[in-house]
Amino acid sequence: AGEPAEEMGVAGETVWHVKVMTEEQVEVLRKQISIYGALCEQLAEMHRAIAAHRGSLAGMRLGNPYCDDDPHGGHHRITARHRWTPTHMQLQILESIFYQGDGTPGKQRIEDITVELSQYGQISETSVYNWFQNRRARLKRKQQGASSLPPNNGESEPEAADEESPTDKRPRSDGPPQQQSMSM
Amino acid sequence: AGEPAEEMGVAGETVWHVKVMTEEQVEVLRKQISIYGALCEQLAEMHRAIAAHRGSLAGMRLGNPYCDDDPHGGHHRITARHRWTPTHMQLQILESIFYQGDGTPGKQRIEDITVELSQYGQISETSVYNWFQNRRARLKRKQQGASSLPPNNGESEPEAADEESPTDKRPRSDGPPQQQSMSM
DNA sequence: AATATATGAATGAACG
DNA sequence: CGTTCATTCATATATT
Repeated sequence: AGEPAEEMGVAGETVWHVKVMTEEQVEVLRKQISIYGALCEQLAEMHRAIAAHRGSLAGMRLGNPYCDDDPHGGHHRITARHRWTPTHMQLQILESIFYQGDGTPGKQRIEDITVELSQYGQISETSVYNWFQNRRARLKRKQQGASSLPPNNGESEPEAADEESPTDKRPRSDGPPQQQSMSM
Repeated sequence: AGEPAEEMGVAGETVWHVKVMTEEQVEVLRKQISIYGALCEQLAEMHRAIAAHRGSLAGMRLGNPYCDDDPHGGHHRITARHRWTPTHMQLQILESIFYQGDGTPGKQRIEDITVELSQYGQISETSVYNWFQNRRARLKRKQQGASSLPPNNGESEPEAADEESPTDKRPRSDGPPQQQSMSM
């Protein structure tokens, strides 16, 4: 209840963008994430083996969310529409492969990955292909944007929305500059 | 021991090339962590299952906070992120630009607009890009829906038929979303 | 407060 | 491959 709200320090100039990391730290994090990926994969495999053997158990809970063919893996409701939605596990594996630096996977690699991911939900080679394409494209775009335009977004004017349009198209109450603060 | 101790955390002349993470980068990391959070939850549940099985099985299962309590929102959400809200001035400028017929604002144009809008509040290129994308998409959707679908569409469930589109949406791919040949 | 709507953001899929 | 479209999700705002 008694939260100090925010660091509205001086004149609303909040320094929220100060996560400083060295390149090496970022790299280490990525590597660790990759390692976690492999570990989780192995653990999932182990779990599948165990789950297959525990059929004779008593009133154990059946239908685990990570071993059955739940295509949405607890992500959202049954969005089994037209668009493929990766399972958490599938996403994890894809990210791991992506971060391992193998770059653009060939057709054979795509097939391989598809087979592997099929254990965790419905998936097609096209989806895998699209995923890698999108991933690469968006990463590139992000890096480009970051390099060409540093994140020094116009913060110079803490408040500028003081006008009121006479012919306002859409009533939108313009509140104070709610700054985005991350709590990580 | 033989720790390299490369991080001379003491305040001083730290020589490492300081790299400031952008919001997006932080977000990527947080998403990864979020994914692993979910995986760890699942693994913990697995561990509980196995442990219970080994000890006193049969009905050991109790209110598991990991799998069964949440109907559909079982996804972890660290996304305490706030989203950008355009200022009145920003909105006006955006609408003006949109009405100027520049249907497709190129990447360069996006940067330009971003710089201009930065004078009226915090904004990023991504937000501008998203704004135009959404603007176009929703305008098109409104026009489409209004022309061929009168508002007597009293359908409580916005999803009942798997048809593509009554009108001409776009010659999208047909058939099941599986087994589709790709070209690479 | 609960629900409805508006809309920023994310992303799978398609186009050129 | 880079860009764009279409759909969905999450959240801010409005309404009751």
